[in-house]
Amino acid sequence: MIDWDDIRYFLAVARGGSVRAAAEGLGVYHSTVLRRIAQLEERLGAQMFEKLPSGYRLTAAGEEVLELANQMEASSHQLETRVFGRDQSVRGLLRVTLAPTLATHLLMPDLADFACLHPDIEMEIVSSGELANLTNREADVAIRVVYDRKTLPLNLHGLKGPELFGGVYMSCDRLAAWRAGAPDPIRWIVISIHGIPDWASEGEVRTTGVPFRTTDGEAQIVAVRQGLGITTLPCFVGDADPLLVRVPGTDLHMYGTLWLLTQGETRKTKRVRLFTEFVSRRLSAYAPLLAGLPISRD
Amino acid sequence: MIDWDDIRYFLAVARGGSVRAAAEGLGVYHSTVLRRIAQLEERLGAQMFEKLPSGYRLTAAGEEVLELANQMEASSHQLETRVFGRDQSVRGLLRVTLAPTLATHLLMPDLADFACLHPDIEMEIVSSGELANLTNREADVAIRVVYDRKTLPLNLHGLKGPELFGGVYMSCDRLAAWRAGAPDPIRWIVISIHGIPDWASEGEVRTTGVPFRTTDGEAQIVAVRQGLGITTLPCFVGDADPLLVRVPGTDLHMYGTLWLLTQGETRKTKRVRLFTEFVSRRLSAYAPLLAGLPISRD
DNA sequence: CATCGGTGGTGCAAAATCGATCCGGCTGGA
DNA sequence: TCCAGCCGGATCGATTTTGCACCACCGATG
Repeated sequence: MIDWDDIRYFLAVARGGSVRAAAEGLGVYHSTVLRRIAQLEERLGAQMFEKLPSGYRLTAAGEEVLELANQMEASSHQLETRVFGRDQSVRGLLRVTLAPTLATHLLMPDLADFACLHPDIEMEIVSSGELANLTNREADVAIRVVYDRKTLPLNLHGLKGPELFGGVYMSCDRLAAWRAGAPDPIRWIVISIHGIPDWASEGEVRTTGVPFRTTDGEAQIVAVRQGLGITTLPCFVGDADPLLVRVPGTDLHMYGTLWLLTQGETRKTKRVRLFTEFVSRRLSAYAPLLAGLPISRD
Repeated sequence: MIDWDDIRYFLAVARGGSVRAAAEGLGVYHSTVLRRIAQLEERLGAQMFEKLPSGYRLTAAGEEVLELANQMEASSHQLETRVFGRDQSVRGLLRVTLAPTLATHLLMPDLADFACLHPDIEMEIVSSGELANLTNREADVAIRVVYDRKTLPLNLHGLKGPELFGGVYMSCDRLAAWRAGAPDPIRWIVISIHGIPDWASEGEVRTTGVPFRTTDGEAQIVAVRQGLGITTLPCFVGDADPLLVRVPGTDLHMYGTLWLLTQGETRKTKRVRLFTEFVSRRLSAYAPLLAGLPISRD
C-alpha cells in the first residue's frame, strides 16, 4: 500500500518543478522530499519524474498520476473546510427529543421562537413515546423529566431545570354538577400502563371502583375535559386548561425534575449551546407554573 | 496540514468499528492507530469518533469526513490501477483471486506451469474464502463461478469460460458396504451455511435425517472420503478423486459458469493478457471434466 | 576562468514514530 | 457468579523518519 501522504509530496514536486522548490513549499528539507518521492516510485513500481539536472519533470506516467492526485487533494481540501466549517457555523441540523406532553402543552411556542430566532438551524423534534438514545445520536438534546437523579446516564451531561409538580384534576362543569348532587359516577381516568398513583387521593369527591383506561396522554386529557372523571396531570397541563380545576381537597405531588441532557461530543457545538441556553432560560420562567403555584390568567 | 495517510487510518477505524480491528486490517499495532487518529483529530480540531468502551463510533463530524475519505480512497485506488495499467513489462507482480476449491483441486498445477513459463512474473494467489475486490486492486484477475450472469459487476471485463457441473458423491468403500447391507446410517454432509441443495436427491441410497455439518469445503471432502455419507461436490472434485463415486441414481446439476474477470485499466497490461489467455486455454481443455463427462483415468 | 545561484544526491545524528506489552474496564456467555 | 474475550489507554525501548550539513554538478555571468 502506498503512503497517501507521499501524494502530497508528489503534487508539490510536480507543481514546483524541483525537489527544492517543493521542499520549501512543504516546509521540510529537500532531502525529505527526495526520499518520499523515491519511496512513492518504488511502491508504485514506476518512475513519476525524469531526473534532469535542471529539476524534476513529470513522465507520462506521472502526468496520469497527477490527475488523480489532484482529485485526492480536492477531496482533502473539501474535508478540511467541511470539518472546520461545521464547528463554528450555526447552520445545520439540531435534533431535540422530549416527552409529547411537554412539547404540545408547554414548550412548542418556545421551540417555535427558537426556530424563528435562528432560521439557519434546521430543527427536528423527536417526540415519540419512547426515549430517544442520545448516545446513538438519535437526538442532540433531550429534555427529560427525571424522577431519580441516580437514573441519569453517566455518559451524558445534564443541566438541571425546575421541578415539576402534578395534581388531581377534573372538569369545572363536572365539579359544579357534582356539587349540585348529580348522581352520575365519577371515575378515575388512568393511563393503562401507569394505574392510579399512590399519592393521589380523591379529595372531597368519591369515585366508583372501575377506572377508565386510556393508552395515550392526549386521550386522557380529552376524557377529563369531557367530565368523565378525575385524573392526575402535571400542573402545567391542568392549571393552564381553562376547562379543568384541581379537585378540592387534593394535594400536589412532585413528578420529578426537568433536565436538559446533552452528549459529550455534540455539547460543544454552537447550535447545541444556543439551544440549551435558550430553553434553560424559558424553563426558569416557567418554574412557578411547573411547580403548580398560582398563575394569573388573562 | 493534515497527514493524508491518517485518512487511511480513519477509514480503517470507521469500517472496523474499533481501533484494534483497524490495526489488524492495516497490519500495524493498535497503539499506532490510536496515535494516528488522535493526531488527525488534533489537526482537524474536531472529534471524529466517540470513544466508547465497546469501540470507536463515528461522530456527526466523522460521518461527514467519511464521505470525503471515501472519495480520497477511490482516487488512490484509481491512481494505483492506472499506474499498474501502464506497465507493459512482463516483469512484475500479478495477483490472482479464485475460490479455494478451484485452486487446490483444479488449477494449482496450471498456475505452477504459468509461473514456470514466466519466471519474471511474481505471482500472488489470493484464495481466501471471501471474494477479493478487483476495483480495490486487491487482485488483478479473478476466476469466479458465476451463477447468474446478471450478477457480474458492470465495471469489470469478463471472459467466459466453460460451464461447471456438480453431482452427489460418496466413498467407494461405503457404497460397497451399503450394497452388502451394512446397517450404519448414511448421512448428508453439508456445509453449514449452504444446507442441502434442492436439486440433490439421494438416489438409490437412503440417508438418516440428521445431517453432518462442516464449515469448510476441505473438511467436507475429507468427511465424504471417510465414508461418513453422501454430499454434493463439483464434478472436477468428485470425479477426480479415486476414492469417490457418484451415488447411483443421482443426477448432475449445473453449478454455474466460470468467468475470468479483469479490471478496465489492468486488462491492457502484458502480464494480465498472458495470464488470461493461458488460463483460458487450460480451462477449455478442462471443459469435459468440469461438465462431468466421462474421463479416462490412468 | 572563477563565481554564484540553482539543481539532485548522500551520510550521520537527532527526533519522531512505531512495535510490543501491560493495564483496567466492559460485556456476554458459562 | 466468574471468567474469557473484547475494548481503549499508557508506557518504554527499538526503529524509522527527518533535519541538517556537505558534496558534485550544471549554466549563466562577469
